[in-house]
Amino acid sequence: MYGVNLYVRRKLVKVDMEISLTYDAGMTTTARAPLTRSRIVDAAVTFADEFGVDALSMRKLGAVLGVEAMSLYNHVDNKDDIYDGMIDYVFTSIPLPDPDMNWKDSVRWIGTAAMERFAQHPWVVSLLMSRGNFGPGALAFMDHVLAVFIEAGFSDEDTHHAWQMLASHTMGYTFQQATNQGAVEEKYDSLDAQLARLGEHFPHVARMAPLLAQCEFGREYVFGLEIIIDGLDARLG
Amino acid sequence: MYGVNLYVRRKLVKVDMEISLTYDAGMTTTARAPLTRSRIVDAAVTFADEFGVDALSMRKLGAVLGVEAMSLYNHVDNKDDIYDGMIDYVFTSIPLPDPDMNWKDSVRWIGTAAMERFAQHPWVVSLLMSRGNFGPGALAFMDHVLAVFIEAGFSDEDTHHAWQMLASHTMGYTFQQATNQGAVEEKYDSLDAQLARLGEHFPHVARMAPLLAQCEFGREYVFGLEIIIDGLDARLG
DNA sequence: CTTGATTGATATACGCTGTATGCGTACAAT
DNA sequence: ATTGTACGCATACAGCGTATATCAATCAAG
Repeated sequence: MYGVNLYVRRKLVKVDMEISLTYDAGMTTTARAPLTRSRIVDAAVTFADEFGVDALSMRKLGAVLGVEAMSLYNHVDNKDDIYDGMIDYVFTSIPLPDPDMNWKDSVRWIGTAAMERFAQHPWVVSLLMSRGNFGPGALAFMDHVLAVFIEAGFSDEDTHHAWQMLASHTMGYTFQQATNQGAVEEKYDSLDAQLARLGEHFPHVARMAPLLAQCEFGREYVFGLEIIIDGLDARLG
Repeated sequence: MYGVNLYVRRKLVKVDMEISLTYDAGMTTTARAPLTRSRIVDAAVTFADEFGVDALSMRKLGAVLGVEAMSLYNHVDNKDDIYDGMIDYVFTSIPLPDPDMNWKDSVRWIGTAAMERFAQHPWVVSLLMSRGNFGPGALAFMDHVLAVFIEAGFSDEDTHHAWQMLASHTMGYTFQQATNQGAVEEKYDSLDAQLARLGEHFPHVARMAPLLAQCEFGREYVFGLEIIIDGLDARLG
């Protein structure tokens, strides 16, 4: 048993984990699985899912893998490299639509699938924001999306427009979803009191707050997606 | 003269600054301007504009203000509080349209004005992403935008949709603008070589890359904005 | 089978971070 | 004149990313 203290958002979370470092008496080989970049990235993803990406550190990640922090550097350039791997991990996990699907359905599929994955790993968006890096997984995803528009007959310029709109819409909604979760979770106790105080200075916000708090982001996302699809369709005809 | 070593993105930047701490011989009072939360936030904003938000630390910020790091805590809860202040600073600086303006022009105004401010302080979006906090400045901005839609005759639900779309679109484009700047700046030397290698695996990306690199984000943003406005207008009629 | 090279885990250390704590001084109120 | 409060400062601590050096295990070549 190996204890690690994780300070997560000012709350101490004690994590005890079993280390698989079992020196079978007399044996000279260690029984633990070999360290690889992919294993490191996987561990980082599940760690970030559980404790948030801010709580991720090389030492904690090493502890999770039953290894010292510096051992990670034999398989990974640095922490940013791990971040890049995490981003790529998520992009690679987005299921892509059947190539025969018409472009509108393809866009619907891709958008909602990406939204789902991003929602599952809320840290991707903020990671993307601060890193601004496109690894092979993200590039493959982007390539597929661009292909959909190009093969639908869009001009290069309009394909570009379409990509940017789709990307903005998807990332923006993912962000709002993440934000909203946090806001509701954090202030749920005194919500009524806060609403009252809010209404004094920001009446329109207060009026919208209940709608915002209970909104179903999947539906919201699709609403905007349809407007975008319609707008793009008008460019085709 | 007071020397501070700032490690900014692994490059040592030496900052020499005049400290106004002048003990006039015999006098007991210090001559420097009093520290306030607003002065701290202002300094943080200009620092982040120059060196990036990641390079911001309490000690450096103190040095800029001619003060020790811990002195800041007399006026600010913690570093997150400073971040919140920075976000609010930007939102407060967005110029709002004339209340008599029709809703479409108001949206155009607000959108482009916000885009401009965000582009001026590229760190806001990533800060918003990781903090997900709405301070008074952001709330006032939001209130004004919601008022535009409500007074234009949108239902509460559609107002909500409109806000979410506008916010997503704006933040998404700001992000892409920031990302693109970084990407171009970083890899400019070997761009052709990279493009060739790119084309092998990601033909569509390679085809779009020049368009993406030279794109004018202001125009791009407005293109999408018009689609959104049209889509929302259809809900009104 | 021995030897030399290579691989990868570890230990230590450095400079940096946010911030808790305690101290001292300056000014306002009594 | 005294006391309370505000605020700048110095010190200290735990944690961070990671450079460097060391050491054990694996494997190729003789």
